[in-house]
Amino acid sequence: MVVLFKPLDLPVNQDQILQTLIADNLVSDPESARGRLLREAARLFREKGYERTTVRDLAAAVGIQSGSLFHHFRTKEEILKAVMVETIRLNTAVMQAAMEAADSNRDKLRALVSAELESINGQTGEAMAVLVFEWRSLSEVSQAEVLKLRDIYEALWLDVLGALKEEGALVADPFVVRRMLTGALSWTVTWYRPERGGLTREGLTDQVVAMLGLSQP
Amino acid sequence: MVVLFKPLDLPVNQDQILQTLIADNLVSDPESARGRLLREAARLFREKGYERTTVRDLAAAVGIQSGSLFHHFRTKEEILKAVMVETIRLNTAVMQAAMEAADSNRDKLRALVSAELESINGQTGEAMAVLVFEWRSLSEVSQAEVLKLRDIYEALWLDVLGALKEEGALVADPFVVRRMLTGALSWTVTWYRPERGGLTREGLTDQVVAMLGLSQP
DNA sequence: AACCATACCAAGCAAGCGCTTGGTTTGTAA
DNA sequence: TTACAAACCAAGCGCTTGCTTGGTATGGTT
Repeated sequence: MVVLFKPLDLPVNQDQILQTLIADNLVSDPESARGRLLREAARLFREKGYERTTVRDLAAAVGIQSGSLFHHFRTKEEILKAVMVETIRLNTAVMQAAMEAADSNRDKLRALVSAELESINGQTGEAMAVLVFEWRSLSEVSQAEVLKLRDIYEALWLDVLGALKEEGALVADPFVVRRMLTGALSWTVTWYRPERGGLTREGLTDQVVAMLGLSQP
Repeated sequence: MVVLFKPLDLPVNQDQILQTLIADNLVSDPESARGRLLREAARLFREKGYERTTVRDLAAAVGIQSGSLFHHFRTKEEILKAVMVETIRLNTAVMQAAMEAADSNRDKLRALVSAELESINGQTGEAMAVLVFEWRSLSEVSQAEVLKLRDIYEALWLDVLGALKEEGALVADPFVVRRMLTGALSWTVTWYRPERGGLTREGLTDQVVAMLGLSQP
């Protein structure tokens, strides 16, 4: 496979993780018909919103007829759900790897912040935005399913924050901190433009971690 | 007018501000037909999203026929825009008053955080959520109009944060901090439930301000 | 050569949508 | 009482939507 973009400065090989997940059938190959559709769907859902994106829009984006979509997915909602599920799977795996590469809890937190910023502003950014802003477009049943996957993801954060609290490095409540961070980091998608120069992702990570005011061990 | 809810522990009389704005025709009287519709619209838009809320839903919520809506508003989008515009106007006025009541820049920041938490989680909470999550449902023209109003609101924040930076109390960049706060505070709408006990709004405000790590003057 | 699953097209249906229309009720003021 | 505007109803138009249907290429397997 050809690497189409610059390698990240994360301590993990994102592409290798992706290949593993593809092999396990947990996410679609971006080069397959299904994968291409999901990428275009994420782009359109982010750009116009789920409801304003028609199945005709989706079909046109990958160059087929609207009816042909339903050969790959049974409903339009299933497409939205697939975008969300595969994104969570990929990002959970990346986060897990990033954390395992870190030694101290401090470094683990830094790795989580950095990885989440990359999730939100990098390749999977469009899908992450969909995850935040199109949540209510899922049926309640689908919401519950996706929520289960998110819980695994959230547990990673709470483990590290909880450990930092026990160490005495963190004063505030881990749950509150995680929720504040969720909001603050998600929101970067609306304003943070690293490619325009200025703040790098590492710089932004520094500011975020500094903002938490971890006291010295 | 009857006060339907407990007075707030804000250093300003929110109801008095509301009356002034109604008199100036800047926001609708909540007891008028228009005002009631806007409140129900905010509720429904928040609950189901703008696109999934039909004009028939809106009409039913106030007990009229769908066609009769268009006696009050020319389009469905105009309803969404009105919800947003009136909410910004009210909250800008409340914030301005809260700030004027504070002396130091520290206190002003605290007042802003507290007031924004109240905006998001109090009476105007549903409308504030609409402002965040239904942004893209506005036409580009309307977006630009609403953005102008938001700029006034944002200037309040940046003034205070900029002053704190000059004082040396704030280390991070005011723009970055404001954006982080926007995300973190907005996100509270998805999880913060003060009525269930636990964290009070004052307590949450403390945690937020503490999180910024303002150094002593 | 025969078969068959996969991937697609062309056409269109039923339902729901925002909004319009023509007419009726209601409140207010001369 | 008359006059008139604001508020509303009943009906439905025209369009778009998600999705279905019946049929057709394509490529691999036997």
